[in-house]
Amino acid sequence: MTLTHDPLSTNCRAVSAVLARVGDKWSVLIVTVLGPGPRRFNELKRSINGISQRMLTLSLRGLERDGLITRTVTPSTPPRVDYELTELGRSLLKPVMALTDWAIKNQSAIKLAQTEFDAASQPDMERRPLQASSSA
Amino acid sequence: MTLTHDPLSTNCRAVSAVLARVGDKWSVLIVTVLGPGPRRFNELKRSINGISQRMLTLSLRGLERDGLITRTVTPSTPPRVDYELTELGRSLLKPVMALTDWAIKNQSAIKLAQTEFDAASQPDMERRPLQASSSA
DNA sequence: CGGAATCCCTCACGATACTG
DNA sequence: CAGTATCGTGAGGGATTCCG
Repeated sequence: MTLTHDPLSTNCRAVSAVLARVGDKWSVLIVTVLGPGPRRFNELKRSINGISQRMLTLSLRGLERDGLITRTVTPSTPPRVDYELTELGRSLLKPVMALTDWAIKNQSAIKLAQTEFDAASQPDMERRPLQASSSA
Repeated sequence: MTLTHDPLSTNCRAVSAVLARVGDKWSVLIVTVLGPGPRRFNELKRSINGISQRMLTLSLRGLERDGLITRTVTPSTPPRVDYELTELGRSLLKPVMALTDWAIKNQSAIKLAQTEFDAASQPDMERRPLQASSSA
């Protein structure tokens, strides 16, 4: 194992690549949507609020390239393209869910920490208008 | 639970924020380095090959803001600043390790899928110089 | 329907220099 | 030692248009 913390290390680069994909804004969302079963392009687009056509295409390509999903074309009119998780993709779902569970469980603690941090960083907010202003 | 796949949903935004932090190039690396115990600023900088001073500072600030690490200043000369995982930070380590384990286990499968995908995308590479060239 | 191609903008990040 | 400040680059990503 021996994570070397050296980004140039082979293991570390592989891990970083996976973490980058997980941290990608849309990929995990797509994978979770595909969890229950295959979906068509526009089904995905409608399911995921706010994604652009471009980013959906690019994200799907990346996931396909990594072997996490398959792309099946049915040459009908209109054409039909289905995306589906591979076994590898489904296996990724488990550790990802562990992480999302952690996120949901601890989101309030994080929010609180952020609020406290921001309050401490902005002591100006604490600046009460003290008596000087209305001295007249 | 009910992940809505709607980025505007409260749960989904919290999850995305955590995934973004995990997917961040340096944060997870920093957290794993801090796993065994507290470290000073330049210890971290030397431990993590390739990180710039700026990014280390920014990443540490972000982690501190999220309540994942603490920053302790010892006002000596020269000044000394120690960073240490909080309980929350340590608890994050477990699901993250699950993900990194998955990454290490499946890195070869991913590499293979990528190679095949790239080969299929570039049929030009298969272009053998066929007999025409050396017809003479 | 399911893309590919183009334009354009922002902002994340690295490099460098300065400070307490 | 442990930062902050400033600048310059370029990759990420949205909007739009065209195609089979």
